[in-house]
Amino acid sequence: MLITRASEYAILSLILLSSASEPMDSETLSRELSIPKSFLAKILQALAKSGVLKSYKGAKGGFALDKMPKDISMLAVMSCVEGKAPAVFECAPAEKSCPSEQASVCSIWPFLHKLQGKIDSFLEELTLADIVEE
Amino acid sequence: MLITRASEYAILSLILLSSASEPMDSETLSRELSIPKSFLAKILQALAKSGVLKSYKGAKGGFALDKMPKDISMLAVMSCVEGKAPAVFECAPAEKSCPSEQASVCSIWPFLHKLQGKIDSFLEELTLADIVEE
DNA sequence: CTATCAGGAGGCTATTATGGCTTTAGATTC
DNA sequence: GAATCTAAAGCCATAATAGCCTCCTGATAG
Repeated sequence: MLITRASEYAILSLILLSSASEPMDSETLSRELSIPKSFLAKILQALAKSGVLKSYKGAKGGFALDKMPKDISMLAVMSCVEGKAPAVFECAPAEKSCPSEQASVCSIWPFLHKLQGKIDSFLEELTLADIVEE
Repeated sequence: MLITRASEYAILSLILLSSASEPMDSETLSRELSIPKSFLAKILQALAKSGVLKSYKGAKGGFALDKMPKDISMLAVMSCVEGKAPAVFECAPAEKSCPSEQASVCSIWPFLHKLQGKIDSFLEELTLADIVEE
């Protein structure tokens, strides 16, 4: 799994941004959410890089959603903020990535992969719209 | 959220233990799963304390499931291993626990709580049986 | 009873996550 | 163009996690 505070902060920001009509700067976001600004800035940058947010420099700049809430899945948010998709275990997503040569690890791989699939579809289907819309 | 390696290791161990007919010692488990033994021991101890596993000391001792796989939810596993239930944000589970006095944080609390509920039910319904049984 | 096996508990170190700070670059306003 | 605003990007410090090692305690086998 390996889900950290970065994902928490990302979700909080997205909820707040989804109801904003114009870009919010990181200063405002960090104050409103009581989140450390310098850390939040990096998270917002990651979200912008992956296309979830759009960033605007200069006066009246800030961050705004660049997709519809229904097109922003929790899986995508976590993937870009954490740097990789949340994995139950490193070898769970793809058989080839299993780093172990031990037979017993590979014997449980099908179960891990099954679990990973269930979590992935849940996080994929869970979008920002499910949270902020009625 | 804040899910760490401890949960990963717990799940791996439970999958392996669910197909074992007798207790497995932490030495064996760590070798089979390529997981550091000393860290794994603490995780297994936590699972034993919460009643998911039962521990047996002495020769032929080790750890074994103390519940049916269908009665072991991922939420319970994570809760006991992480020390607390996985929370989207500290104030998400209960309104009273919201540490902030800022109005805007409380304005998004309903959304956080909604998200938390969706995640909780998913993890509650997802049991070891869903992973290891057909 | 004794030797051995395995869990329980604690301290210590390395790695990673978190957060702070400064500089640079791009955009806006006047 | 100058001043100002804000994101982008880097480096550094601290805090939390992951992992290692040792000793202690309880249980079993002989």
